[in-house]
Amino acid sequence: MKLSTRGRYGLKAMFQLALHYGQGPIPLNVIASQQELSENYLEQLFSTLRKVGLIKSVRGAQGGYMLAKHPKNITVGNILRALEGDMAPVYCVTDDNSSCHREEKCVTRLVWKRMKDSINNVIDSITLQDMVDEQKEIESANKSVGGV
Amino acid sequence: MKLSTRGRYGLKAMFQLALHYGQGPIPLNVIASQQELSENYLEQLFSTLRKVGLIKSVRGAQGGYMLAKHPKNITVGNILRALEGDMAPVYCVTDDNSSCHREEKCVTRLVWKRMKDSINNVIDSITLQDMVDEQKEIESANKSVGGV
DNA sequence: CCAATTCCAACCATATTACTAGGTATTCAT
DNA sequence: ATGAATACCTAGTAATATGGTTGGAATTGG
Repeated sequence: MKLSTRGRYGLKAMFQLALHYGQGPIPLNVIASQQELSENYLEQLFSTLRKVGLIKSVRGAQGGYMLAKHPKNITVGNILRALEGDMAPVYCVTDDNSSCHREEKCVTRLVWKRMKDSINNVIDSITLQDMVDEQKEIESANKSVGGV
Repeated sequence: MKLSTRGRYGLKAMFQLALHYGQGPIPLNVIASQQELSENYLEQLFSTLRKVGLIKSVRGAQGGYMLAKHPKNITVGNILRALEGDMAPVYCVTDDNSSCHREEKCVTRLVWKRMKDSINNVIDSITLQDMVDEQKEIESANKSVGGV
Protein backbone atom coordinates (compact mmCIF):
# COMPACT_ATOMS: atom_id res chain seq x y z
CA MET A 1 0.00 0.00 0.00
CA LYS A 2 2.11 2.81 -1.31
CA LEU A 3 1.49 6.33 -2.50
CA SER A 4 2.26 6.86 -6.16
CA THR A 5 4.72 9.44 -7.41
CA ARG A 6 1.78 11.81 -7.88
CA GLY A 7 1.33 12.24 -4.17
CA ARG A 8 5.02 12.20 -3.36
CA TYR A 9 6.16 14.62 -6.06
CA GLY A 10 3.09 16.76 -5.52
CA LEU A 11 3.66 17.30 -1.83
CA LYS A 12 7.32 18.12 -2.35
CA ALA A 13 6.49 20.60 -5.05
CA MET A 14 3.76 22.24 -3.00
CA PHE A 15 6.18 22.49 -0.10
CA GLN A 16 8.58 24.37 -2.37
CA LEU A 17 5.83 26.78 -3.31
CA ALA A 18 5.06 27.24 0.38
CA LEU A 19 8.68 28.10 1.12
CA HIS A 20 8.39 30.97 -1.37
CA TYR A 21 4.85 32.03 -0.58
CA GLY A 22 4.23 35.71 -1.30
CA GLN A 23 7.23 36.04 -3.60
CA GLY A 24 5.42 35.94 -6.92
CA PRO A 25 5.08 33.11 -9.42
CA ILE A 26 7.73 30.41 -9.65
CA PRO A 27 8.21 28.73 -13.02
CA LEU A 28 7.78 25.01 -13.28
CA ASN A 29 11.28 24.29 -14.53
CA VAL A 30 12.77 25.77 -11.36
CA ILE A 31 10.77 23.45 -9.15
CA ALA A 32 11.34 20.49 -11.40
CA SER A 33 15.10 20.93 -11.41
CA GLN A 34 15.26 21.61 -7.67
CA GLN A 35 13.46 18.35 -6.98
CA GLU A 36 15.04 16.54 -9.91
CA LEU A 37 11.71 15.68 -11.44
CA SER A 38 10.45 15.50 -15.00
CA GLU A 39 9.05 18.92 -15.85
CA ASN A 40 6.41 17.53 -18.16
CA TYR A 41 5.20 15.06 -15.60
CA LEU A 42 5.07 17.67 -12.86
CA GLU A 43 3.06 19.81 -15.21
CA GLN A 44 0.29 17.24 -15.17
CA LEU A 45 0.22 17.26 -11.40
CA PHE A 46 0.09 21.05 -11.31
CA SER A 47 -2.74 21.00 -13.78
CA THR A 48 -4.72 18.91 -11.31
CA LEU A 49 -3.75 21.09 -8.37
CA ARG A 50 -4.81 24.21 -10.23
CA LYS A 51 -8.18 22.77 -11.18
CA VAL A 52 -9.03 22.03 -7.56
CA GLY A 53 -7.96 25.54 -6.59
CA LEU A 54 -4.85 24.86 -4.55
CA ILE A 55 -2.51 26.81 -6.82
CA LYS A 56 -2.77 29.72 -9.23
CA SER A 57 -0.85 30.13 -12.44
CA VAL A 58 0.49 33.12 -14.35
CA ARG A 59 0.95 32.48 -18.03
CA GLY A 60 3.57 33.86 -20.35
CA ALA A 61 7.12 34.97 -19.75
CA GLN A 62 7.98 35.61 -16.10
CA GLY A 63 5.00 33.46 -15.31
CA GLY A 64 4.78 30.43 -13.09
CA TYR A 65 2.84 28.95 -10.21
CA MET A 66 2.03 30.04 -6.69
CA LEU A 67 -0.18 28.84 -3.86
CA ALA A 68 -3.76 30.00 -4.15
CA LYS A 69 -4.09 30.46 -0.38
CA HIS A 70 -1.93 30.91 2.67
CA PRO A 71 0.12 27.79 3.54
CA LYS A 72 -1.69 27.54 6.86
CA ASN A 73 -4.91 26.96 4.93
CA ILE A 74 -3.62 24.12 2.81
CA THR A 75 -3.33 20.69 4.39
CA VAL A 76 -1.38 17.68 3.29
CA GLY A 77 -4.75 16.00 2.99
CA ASN A 78 -5.96 18.59 0.48
CA ILE A 79 -2.95 17.88 -1.70
CA LEU A 80 -2.95 14.10 -1.43
CA ARG A 81 -6.67 13.76 -2.06
CA ALA A 82 -6.39 15.98 -5.13
CA LEU A 83 -3.58 13.89 -6.58
CA GLU A 84 -4.28 10.40 -5.31
CA GLY A 85 -8.03 10.41 -4.94
CA ASP A 86 -9.85 9.43 -1.79
CA MET A 87 -7.31 8.34 0.80
CA ALA A 88 -9.07 5.10 1.68
CA PRO A 89 -7.23 1.79 1.84
CA VAL A 90 -10.04 0.01 -0.02
CA TYR A 91 -12.81 1.18 -2.31
CA CYS A 92 -15.63 0.05 -0.05
CA VAL A 93 -14.93 2.91 2.37
CA THR A 94 -14.46 5.70 -0.18
CA ASP A 95 -16.78 8.69 -0.12
CA ASP A 96 -18.45 7.78 -3.38
CA ASN A 97 -19.07 4.38 -1.87
CA SER A 98 -20.89 2.77 -4.74
CA SER A 99 -20.58 -0.97 -4.38
CA CYS A 100 -20.25 -3.10 -1.24
CA HIS A 101 -23.67 -4.71 -1.05
CA ARG A 102 -22.77 -6.27 2.28
CA GLU A 103 -22.78 -2.78 3.74
CA GLU A 104 -22.68 -2.51 7.49
CA LYS A 105 -22.74 -6.21 8.21
CA CYS A 106 -19.14 -6.50 7.15
CA VAL A 107 -16.58 -6.61 9.94
CA THR A 108 -13.56 -6.16 7.69
CA ARG A 109 -15.18 -2.96 6.49
CA LEU A 110 -14.94 -1.63 10.04
CA VAL A 111 -11.22 -2.29 9.96
CA TRP A 112 -10.78 -0.40 6.70
CA LYS A 113 -12.89 2.42 8.09
CA ARG A 114 -10.64 2.80 11.08
CA MET A 115 -7.55 2.78 8.90
CA LYS A 116 -9.04 5.42 6.68
CA ASP A 117 -10.04 7.66 9.56
CA SER A 118 -6.62 7.32 11.09
CA ILE A 119 -4.85 8.27 7.87
CA ASN A 120 -7.10 11.20 7.19
CA ASN A 121 -6.77 12.41 10.73
CA VAL A 122 -3.03 12.72 10.28
CA ILE A 123 -2.95 14.30 6.85
CA ASP A 124 -5.71 16.77 7.63
CA SER A 125 -3.91 17.96 10.74
CA ILE A 126 -0.69 18.95 8.95
CA THR A 127 -0.62 22.19 6.96
CA LEU A 128 2.05 23.44 4.59
CA GLN A 129 2.78 26.13 7.16
CA ASP A 130 3.53 23.42 9.71
CA MET A 131 6.02 21.94 7.29
CA VAL A 132 7.65 25.31 6.64
CA ASP A 133 7.99 25.83 10.40
CA GLU A 134 9.51 22.40 10.84
CA GLN A 135 11.96 23.07 8.05
CA LYS A 136 13.13 26.23 9.81
CA GLU A 137 13.53 24.37 13.07
CA ILE A 138 15.66 21.72 11.42
CA GLU A 139 17.83 24.34 9.78
CA SER A 140 18.38 26.36 12.94
CA ALA A 141 19.07 23.18 14.91
CA ASN A 142 21.72 22.17 12.40
CA LYS A 143 23.30 25.61 12.51
CA SER A 144 23.55 25.74 16.32
CA VAL A 145 25.26 22.36 16.39
CA GLY A 146 27.58 23.42 13.65
CA GLY A 147 26.28 20.81 11.23
CA VAL A 148 27.25 20.81 7.56
CA MET B 1 -3.14 4.56 -2.13
CA LYS B 2 -5.05 1.32 -2.02
CA LEU B 3 -4.48 -2.11 -0.60
CA SER B 4 -4.23 -4.83 -3.21
CA THR B 5 -6.50 -7.85 -3.30
CA ARG B 6 -3.82 -9.74 -1.39
CA GLY B 7 -4.47 -7.79 1.76
CA ARG B 8 -8.21 -7.62 1.28
CA TYR B 9 -8.78 -11.26 0.41
CA GLY B 10 -6.23 -12.34 2.97
CA LEU B 11 -7.87 -10.59 5.89
CA LYS B 12 -11.30 -11.90 4.93
CA ALA B 13 -10.01 -15.42 4.64
CA MET B 14 -8.15 -15.23 7.95
CA PHE B 15 -11.31 -13.91 9.55
CA GLN B 16 -13.14 -16.98 8.31
CA LEU B 17 -10.50 -19.21 9.85
CA ALA B 18 -10.87 -17.27 13.10
CA LEU B 19 -14.62 -17.85 13.13
CA HIS B 20 -13.93 -21.59 13.09
CA TYR B 21 -10.89 -21.63 15.32
CA GLY B 22 -10.48 -24.91 17.18
CA GLN B 23 -12.73 -26.85 14.80
CA GLY B 24 -10.05 -28.59 12.80
CA PRO B 25 -8.74 -27.84 9.33
CA ILE B 26 -10.91 -26.09 6.78
CA PRO B 27 -10.27 -26.85 3.11
CA LEU B 28 -9.41 -24.01 0.80
CA ASN B 29 -12.33 -24.51 -1.55
CA VAL B 30 -14.77 -23.92 1.28
CA ILE B 31 -13.24 -20.57 2.12
CA ALA B 32 -12.87 -19.63 -1.51
CA SER B 33 -16.49 -20.31 -2.31
CA GLN B 34 -17.75 -18.62 0.85
CA GLN B 35 -15.90 -15.44 -0.07
CA GLU B 36 -16.41 -15.91 -3.80
CA LEU B 37 -12.70 -15.86 -4.50
CA SER B 38 -10.50 -17.78 -6.91
CA GLU B 39 -9.29 -20.88 -5.13
CA ASN B 40 -5.96 -20.94 -6.96
CA TYR B 41 -5.27 -17.32 -6.16
CA LEU B 42 -6.19 -17.70 -2.50
CA GLU B 43 -3.85 -20.65 -2.39
CA GLN B 44 -0.94 -18.33 -3.14
CA LEU B 45 -1.91 -16.04 -0.30
CA PHE B 46 -2.20 -18.97 2.09
CA SER B 47 1.20 -20.17 1.02
CA THR B 48 2.62 -16.85 2.16
CA LEU B 49 0.64 -16.87 5.40
CA ARG B 50 1.85 -20.37 6.17
CA LYS B 51 5.47 -19.50 5.56
CA VAL B 52 5.34 -16.65 8.07
CA GLY B 53 3.69 -18.94 10.61
CA LEU B 54 0.22 -17.44 10.83
CA ILE B 55 -1.57 -20.57 9.63
CA LYS B 56 -0.94 -24.32 9.64
CA SER B 57 -1.92 -26.78 6.97
CA VAL B 58 -2.98 -30.41 6.98
CA ARG B 59 -2.36 -32.20 3.72
CA GLY B 60 -4.34 -34.93 2.08
CA ALA B 61 -8.02 -35.76 2.15
CA GLN B 62 -9.93 -34.14 5.02
CA GLY B 63 -7.07 -31.68 5.21
CA GLY B 64 -7.14 -27.91 5.05
CA TYR B 65 -5.93 -24.84 6.87
CA MET B 66 -6.26 -23.48 10.37
CA LEU B 67 -4.85 -20.61 12.39
CA ALA B 68 -1.46 -21.38 13.90
CA LYS B 69 -2.27 -19.44 17.08
CA HIS B 70 -5.24 -18.16 19.01
CA PRO B 71 -7.12 -15.34 17.19
CA LYS B 72 -6.30 -12.96 20.02
CA ASN B 73 -2.63 -13.38 19.19
CA ILE B 74 -2.96 -12.51 15.49
CA THR B 75 -3.33 -8.88 14.56
CA VAL B 76 -4.56 -7.33 11.35
CA GLY B 77 -1.07 -5.87 11.09
CA ASN B 78 0.51 -9.33 11.14
CA ILE B 79 -1.66 -10.36 8.22
CA LEU B 80 -1.35 -7.22 6.13
CA ARG B 81 2.41 -6.99 6.53
CA ALA B 82 2.79 -10.62 5.51
CA LEU B 83 0.73 -10.10 2.36
CA GLU B 84 1.41 -6.50 1.40
CA GLY B 85 4.89 -5.91 2.78
CA ASP B 86 5.83 -3.03 5.05
CA MET B 87 2.76 -0.85 5.60
CA ALA B 88 4.52 2.43 4.87
CA PRO B 89 3.03 4.97 2.45
CA VAL B 90 6.42 5.57 0.81
CA TYR B 91 9.61 3.54 0.63
CA CYS B 92 11.75 6.09 2.46
CA VAL B 93 10.08 5.19 5.76
CA THR B 94 10.10 1.40 5.40
CA ASP B 95 11.97 -0.70 7.93
CA ASP B 96 14.64 -1.78 5.48
CA ASN B 97 15.14 1.89 4.77
CA SER B 98 17.85 1.62 2.18
CA SER B 99 17.82 4.78 0.12
CA CYS B 100 16.81 8.33 1.05
CA HIS B 101 20.18 10.05 1.26
CA ARG B 102 18.50 13.21 2.51
CA GLU B 103 17.69 11.32 5.69
CA GLU B 104 16.51 13.40 8.60
CA LYS B 105 16.73 16.75 6.91
CA CYS B 106 13.64 15.98 4.89
CA VAL B 107 10.39 17.48 6.13
CA THR B 108 8.14 15.45 3.86
CA ARG B 109 9.71 12.37 5.36
CA LEU B 110 8.34 13.43 8.74
CA VAL B 111 4.87 13.52 7.20
CA TRP B 112 5.22 10.02 5.78
CA LYS B 113 6.55 8.83 9.11
CA ARG B 114 3.50 10.11 10.94
CA MET B 115 1.20 8.50 8.39
CA LYS B 116 3.01 5.21 8.75
CA ASP B 117 2.89 5.27 12.54
CA SER B 118 -0.77 6.10 12.47
CA ILE B 119 -1.61 3.24 10.12
CA ASN B 120 0.44 0.72 12.03
CA ASN B 121 -1.02 1.86 15.30
CA VAL B 122 -4.49 0.96 14.06
CA ILE B 123 -3.73 -2.36 12.43
CA ASP B 124 -1.57 -3.59 15.30
CA SER B 125 -4.30 -2.82 17.81
CA ILE B 126 -6.96 -4.98 16.14
CA THR B 127 -6.81 -8.76 16.58
CA LEU B 128 -8.79 -11.43 14.80
CA GLN B 129 -10.50 -12.09 18.12
CA ASP B 130 -11.67 -8.46 18.17
CA MET B 131 -13.21 -8.99 14.76
CA VAL B 132 -14.91 -12.20 15.84
CA ASP B 133 -16.36 -10.38 18.85
CA GLU B 134 -17.59 -7.54 16.69
CA GLN B 135 -19.19 -9.99 14.31
CA LYS B 136 -21.12 -11.55 17.17
CA GLU B 137 -22.25 -8.15 18.36
CA ILE B 138 -23.53 -7.25 14.93
CA GLU B 139 -25.41 -10.54 14.66
CA SER B 140 -27.05 -10.27 18.07
CA ALA B 141 -27.93 -6.62 17.43
CA ASN B 142 -29.63 -7.60 14.18
CA LYS B 143 -31.51 -10.38 15.89
CA SER B 144 -32.84 -8.22 18.72
CA VAL B 145 -34.12 -5.64 16.24
CA GLY B 146 -35.68 -8.37 14.18
CA GLY B 147 -33.46 -7.70 11.19
CA VAL B 148 -33.35 -10.02 8.19
C1' DC C 1 8.20 40.29 -32.52
C1' DC C 2 10.33 36.74 -29.74
C1' DA C 3 11.44 34.13 -25.91
C1' DA C 4 9.53 32.19 -21.89
C1' DT C 5 6.15 30.19 -20.05
C1' DT C 6 1.49 27.71 -19.10
C1' DC C 7 -1.91 24.66 -21.14
C1' DC C 8 -3.55 20.50 -23.36
C1' DA C 9 -4.20 15.94 -25.47
C1' DA C 10 -2.41 12.01 -27.08
C1' DC C 11 0.84 8.37 -27.04
C1' DC C 12 3.91 4.77 -25.06
C1' DA C 13 7.04 1.54 -22.48
C1' DT C 14 7.30 -0.86 -18.36
C1' DA C 15 5.80 -2.87 -14.15
C1' DT C 16 2.36 -4.65 -11.37
C1' DT C 17 -1.78 -7.03 -10.43
C1' DA C 18 -4.79 -10.63 -10.31
C1' DC C 19 -5.32 -14.25 -11.85
C1' DT C 20 -5.15 -19.21 -14.66
C1' DA C 21 -3.11 -23.66 -15.86
C1' DG C 22 -1.21 -27.73 -14.93
C1' DG C 23 1.26 -30.58 -12.61
C1' DT C 24 3.23 -33.19 -8.07
C1' DA C 25 2.93 -34.84 -3.28
C1' DT C 26 0.36 -36.41 0.56
C1' DT C 27 -3.22 -38.54 3.21
C1' DC C 28 -7.81 -40.30 4.46
C1' DA C 29 -11.60 -43.55 3.65
C1' DT C 30 -12.93 -47.68 1.77
C1' DA D 1 -4.18 -51.07 -2.54
C1' DT D 2 -6.73 -47.59 -4.63
C1' DG D 3 -8.87 -43.43 -5.53
C1' DA D 4 -10.61 -39.13 -4.15
C1' DA D 5 -9.53 -35.11 -1.81
C1' DT D 6 -6.66 -32.15 -0.55
C1' DA D 7 -2.19 -29.12 -0.09
C1' DC D 8 1.95 -27.62 -2.64
C1' DC D 9 4.58 -25.55 -6.43
C1' DT D 10 5.95 -23.10 -10.72
C1' DA D 11 5.21 -20.84 -14.78
C1' DG D 12 2.46 -18.25 -17.86
C1' DT D 13 -0.70 -14.33 -19.08
C1' DA D 14 -4.30 -10.70 -19.90
C1' DA D 15 -5.58 -6.46 -18.13
C1' DT D 16 -4.58 -2.39 -15.83
C1' DA D 17 -1.92 1.20 -13.68
C1' DT D 18 2.21 3.85 -13.51
C1' DG D 19 5.30 7.14 -14.87
C1' DG D 20 6.42 9.16 -17.96
C1' DT D 21 7.35 11.47 -23.28
C1' DT D 22 6.00 14.11 -27.37
C1' DG D 23 4.43 17.84 -29.78
C1' DG D 24 2.05 21.55 -30.26
C1' DA D 25 -1.18 25.72 -29.20
C1' DA D 26 -2.10 29.83 -26.32
C1' DT D 27 -0.49 33.66 -23.54
C1' DT D 28 2.38 37.41 -22.06
C1' DG D 29 6.56 40.33 -20.61
C1' DG D 30 10.32 42.76 -22.57
